[in-house]
Amino acid sequence: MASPNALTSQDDDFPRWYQDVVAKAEMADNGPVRGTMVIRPYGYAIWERMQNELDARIKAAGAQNAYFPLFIPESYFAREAEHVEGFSPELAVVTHAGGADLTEPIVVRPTSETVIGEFMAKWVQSYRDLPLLLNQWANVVRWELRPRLFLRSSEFLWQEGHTAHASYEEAASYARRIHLETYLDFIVNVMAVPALAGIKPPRERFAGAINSLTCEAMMRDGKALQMSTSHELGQNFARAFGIVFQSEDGQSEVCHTTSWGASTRLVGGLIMAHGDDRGLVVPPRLAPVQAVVIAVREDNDVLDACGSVNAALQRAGVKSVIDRGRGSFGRRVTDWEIKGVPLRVEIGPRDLANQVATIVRRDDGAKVVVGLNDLASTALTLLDEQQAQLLALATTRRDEATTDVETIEDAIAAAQSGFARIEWRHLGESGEDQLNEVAVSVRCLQRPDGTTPQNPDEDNLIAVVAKSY
RNA sequence: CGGGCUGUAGCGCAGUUUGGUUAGCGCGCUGCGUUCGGGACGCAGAGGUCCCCGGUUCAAAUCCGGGCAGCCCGACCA
Repeated sequence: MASPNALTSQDDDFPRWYQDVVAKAEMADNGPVRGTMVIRPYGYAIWERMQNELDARIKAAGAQNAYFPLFIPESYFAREAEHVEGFSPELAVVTHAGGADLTEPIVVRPTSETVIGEFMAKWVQSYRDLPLLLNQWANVVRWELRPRLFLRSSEFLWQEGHTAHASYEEAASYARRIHLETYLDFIVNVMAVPALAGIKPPRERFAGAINSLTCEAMMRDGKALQMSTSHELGQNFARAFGIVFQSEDGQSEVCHTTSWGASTRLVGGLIMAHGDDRGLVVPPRLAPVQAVVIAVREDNDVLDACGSVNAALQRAGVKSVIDRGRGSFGRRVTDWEIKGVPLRVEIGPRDLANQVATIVRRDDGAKVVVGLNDLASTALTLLDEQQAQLLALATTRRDEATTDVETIEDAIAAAQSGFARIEWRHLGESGEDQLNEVAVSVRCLQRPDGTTPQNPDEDNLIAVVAKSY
């Protein structure tokens, strides 16, 4: 196969490669205000697929969608000490509106714990109102000095779930349920990314949380990316906002709340987890376009065959499109490859003469010649195989770039090109300081069997250590 | 906040040192034709507030003064 040089190669310059993919796959542009992002139709189609999959899982977990305002009174943030301290550097604040200075500044939401807390307090009266399970799809603003499209932008899109429960145990188990059944399931089984599920060490927790659960994925350059977070907020916000309920025996009790989110950063994770030197690679179950049908030569006969092949694929449930009338064959091939579409169906005069078509897989470039009658069923099989193959390959890459170590020095060395696993009790505050000094951090704590601990004080926990985005 | 750099077509840039006719190149874009099994080619076109304001001059993208915007590094923050 000829090697295209449409993109900078990953080995030459990984950040440049990332920018090239975002631009050439037509996913996003920089907005006019530094740090803002214009999400283009193809990038947004991928985000919509993520939304659909996540929304279905969120609803299956019993949460309902609602919407809370973009503008939040500044005084709300002051009510929870750690929260305000954690967020104040990145807040955008409106001080002037309607032609006049405002008496109280208004914060553009960086997250909605505070407003939602205020209304939960209003809505929750009795134990019969619990659990209260809410979610919203929204944009948030966190002012960023070093923006990167999808990974870190001053405005981004996400969902944020907020729940209130009667007991610590209920809240903790709901946060864990979202962590595993919504996020980890989506990331592994749809995105085909073998993320590690664990909890954050205390210093990496969300501002105001008592425990933060995280899914951490390895990118192809060996760095970690946090794909989702789920927080146990304890009674911190419930106390600050007066979320109290009357229990069955008539006592007044303070709720236990959770919050959890996943953002357009997932799109960045998708790019860096699977992408190769030919561009993006989108797993079939996530792909907004699963197959593209291309006429090698745009004769009427060939175009007719493309039309019926496309129709057959769609009837079989494959998200298929035809690309025609748009430049040379080679150009179209390259363009769809950069976009990461899982299957490319090529039909030319030679194929047509034999009543066959050529199917090319995006992941390994393998070509299969299939009879036109069998094409749809073969395509379905190839999509399934590719989904499994992507997860298997990413898992192998992750494991090969993960090293068990016993000293901090070895951890730092291993973190230059991947993940290091070290016993949590070997680190401590000073160990984390040493890591942080060289831009390495504890990404998550796991049990030895890879499951998610209840808290950082469990015995025998493993710290996964890496550089991160 | 400190230091450095940049602003010229949609994008990337040259031209500015040494002022001079119609501001140029690559990619992209439009039309026509030939092509088409891994980023095609030819011909013909469209597209400009040379960041802004002022000054010097017969003449300013180019020189002078002021302003604005952006980028990089550092600091700050996490």
